Amino acid sequence: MDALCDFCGEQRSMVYCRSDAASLCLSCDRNVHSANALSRRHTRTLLCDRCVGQPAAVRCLEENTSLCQNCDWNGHGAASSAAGHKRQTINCYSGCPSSAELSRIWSFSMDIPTVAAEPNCEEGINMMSINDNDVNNHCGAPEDGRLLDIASTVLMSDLPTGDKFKPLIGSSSGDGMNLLPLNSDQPAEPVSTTPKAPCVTDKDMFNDGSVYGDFCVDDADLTFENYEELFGTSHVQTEQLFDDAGIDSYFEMKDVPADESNEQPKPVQPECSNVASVDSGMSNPAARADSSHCIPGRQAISNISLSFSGLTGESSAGDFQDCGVSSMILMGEPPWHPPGPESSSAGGSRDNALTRYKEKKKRRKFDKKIRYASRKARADVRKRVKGRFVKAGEAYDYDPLSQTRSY
DNA sequence: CGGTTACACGCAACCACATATTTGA
DNA sequence: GTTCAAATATGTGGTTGCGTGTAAC
Repeated sequence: MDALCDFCGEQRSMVYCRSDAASLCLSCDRNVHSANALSRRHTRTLLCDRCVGQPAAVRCLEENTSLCQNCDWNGHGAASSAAGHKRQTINCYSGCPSSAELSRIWSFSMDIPTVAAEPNCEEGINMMSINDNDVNNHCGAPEDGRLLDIASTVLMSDLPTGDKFKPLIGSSSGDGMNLLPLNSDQPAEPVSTTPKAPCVTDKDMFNDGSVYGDFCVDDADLTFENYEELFGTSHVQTEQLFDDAGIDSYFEMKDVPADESNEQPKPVQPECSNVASVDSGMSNPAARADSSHCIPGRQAISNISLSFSGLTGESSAGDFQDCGVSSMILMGEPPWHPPGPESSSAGGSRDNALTRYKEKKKRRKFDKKIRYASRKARADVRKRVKGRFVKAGEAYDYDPLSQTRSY
């Protein structure tokens, strides 16, 4: 039951583009979405193997099929014998990844044909970002998703019975997640808002010592409107934890009370300090297993979460590239990182910390939060003269597109 | 050692206009 | 209290020019 590509009508369609509402083969996907910066932001995902008409949301590891939510619910409902199947969520991608990159993203998919790289799409996977806060989409992700988020997958199985939404909501209720209201006097325990926090709903996963037991929240629920709903406070507070604390907050880490330091993760190993590696490691089971050593439960995720303090719920694909999340997440070693061996070396430590502080402050300042993606899109294409917008019908003496980049 | 110059860098201002928000009927 | 239209405010990005800091002389 293969559907043909909506564009060329010849090749078997493999991916679904929500923005275009089209099923495309990889070749056409690449061609179409390398046309310009806007189309490059379209988020795509695998096509449902069952209905071949909807974007796949999960990959059933048992059946080796990609399924949209409807087919997933129908096929893995409580009444179904397949209810216990383990599935991975399938995330979206944007940009123009090569076939090799796609293979890496969808390591489970064996039939990714080779697609010639487009010369005008050199961003490739680096350009890729996760988008779409749509509840029905499993693509919610921290801004500047990049490869780490695209590749991240989450195991889930043994879905709760009855309520269709539970599979998506995850175990946000019950023992899966402990949501604590953010108290202003609890600066040391920032509330995690990690949109892509691993979500484990399987008891077996807990029994296996899964690292995510303490934390489970569905990405789709973590728009920042929900943040405030959930936590009863503005994320601004979280921002202020750092902005107001100033540089001193970076230097007084060693004064952590003993009991608190017990909860701190041990000096984070290199691969763990970089959240990107942790998350990207989720793309394969082995790495996922390894990651259990890296994320000591909620604590590590808290480290991640703080990076999202500057996000808005309305952020979209393009925004991900601009926001500060990436820099902090991908750079690893957050400011609250417990002092490691290198930071304890007296002389350079303060200088290093000062340098890091300045860099982070600079990043915070310049990392712009895009509140309205539509306005951004419009500004991107609006004609300018010397950087200034000009009236739509107004004549101007040179074409900004030919002299400066317009986006 | 203080003054001058050159350079690099950060940052605010500017523009048009679609859209969000507020206000008044 | 609700609805709707009008008025007002907001946000978006590239370029420019000014202010500031630093190094060289």
